[in-house]
Amino acid sequence: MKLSKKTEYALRALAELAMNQEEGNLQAQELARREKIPIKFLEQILLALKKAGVLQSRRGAGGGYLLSRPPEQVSLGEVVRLIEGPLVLLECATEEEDCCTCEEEATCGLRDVVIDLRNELTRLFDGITLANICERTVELRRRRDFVPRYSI
Amino acid sequence: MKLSKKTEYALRALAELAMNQEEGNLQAQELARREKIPIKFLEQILLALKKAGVLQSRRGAGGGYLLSRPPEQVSLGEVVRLIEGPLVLLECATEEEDCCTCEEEATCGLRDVVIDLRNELTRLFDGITLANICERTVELRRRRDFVPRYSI
DNA sequence: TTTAATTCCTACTAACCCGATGGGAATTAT
DNA sequence: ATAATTCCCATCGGGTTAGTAGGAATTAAA
Repeated sequence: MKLSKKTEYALRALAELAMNQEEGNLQAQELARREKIPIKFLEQILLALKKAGVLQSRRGAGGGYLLSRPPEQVSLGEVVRLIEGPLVLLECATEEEDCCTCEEEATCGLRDVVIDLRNELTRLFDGITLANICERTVELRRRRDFVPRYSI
Repeated sequence: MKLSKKTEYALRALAELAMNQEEGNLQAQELARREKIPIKFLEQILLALKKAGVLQSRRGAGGGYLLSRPPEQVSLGEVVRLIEGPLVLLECATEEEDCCTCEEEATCGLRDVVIDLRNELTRLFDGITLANICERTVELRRRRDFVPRYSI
């Protein structure tokens, strides 16, 4: 069930980019430093994200990466599917047709349940965007920085 | 995100046992045959399920396995956690304390979101039981067998 | 126009995990 | 006794993960 390091790094890098959109493009090196990700590994990931249309890049000196869409339009689900593959728990629930190993695939309750779960997972993961993650970060920082008067 | 074969086999075997409680105990061999699971692999799985208290077993000739609880009391979540480990997407969301690699773990929005997701997943997975899977199977079979009059 | 900085691309690799397989020992019914 | 069955442990091939490495292509700046 756990996400791969690759997906985690992708999400961290994207969150960092989303939090710093005003800076324009950020370089792989800078992203790697801030999020403590091995640089060469991160390069591969950013490249994949670019090819998938999530990022834009500028090559050469002073180059870097930036989101190709506003953070509200990049969902957790998109990123996870991109790297981990389809959001499905069992092979037999990928397509709606014969792929079950059970005697009577048409009457497999497990498959039926897992198809429902797939839909729930999709709803959950697609409902969370980079913008949401940023909001959370901002809110957490606000709470940390807030010192109630009476405690001074 | 996909469940391992081990978990899939566990769920299939448990579903089969749940569907056939009246038969008393079922043997590994029979379960393997019905669900097309490699027998020796299944043995390991059944043993793990037994040690976890999900199954009971009888050794020797005429032995076999049976659920140690009614199907309503065995959840998908329990089985998945048992084999796959905790239902968590990122390491940093396992415990509530410092395990994040980000600069300021206390203000990591991603971690915050993933903790919420963990709770949602737990709710989802623990809400589905072997009984539910059986119900689905029964319902699917009923629909298959139902032939409307006017179509004859 | 050279140089430095950066992305892009491909190949490789060590370690780990998954999905088994195999050989018995222990236990139980007949 | 014998046969059937669970229990237990060791092993293993192949695939995946998490990188590492090297350099080509591109761009900005000197």
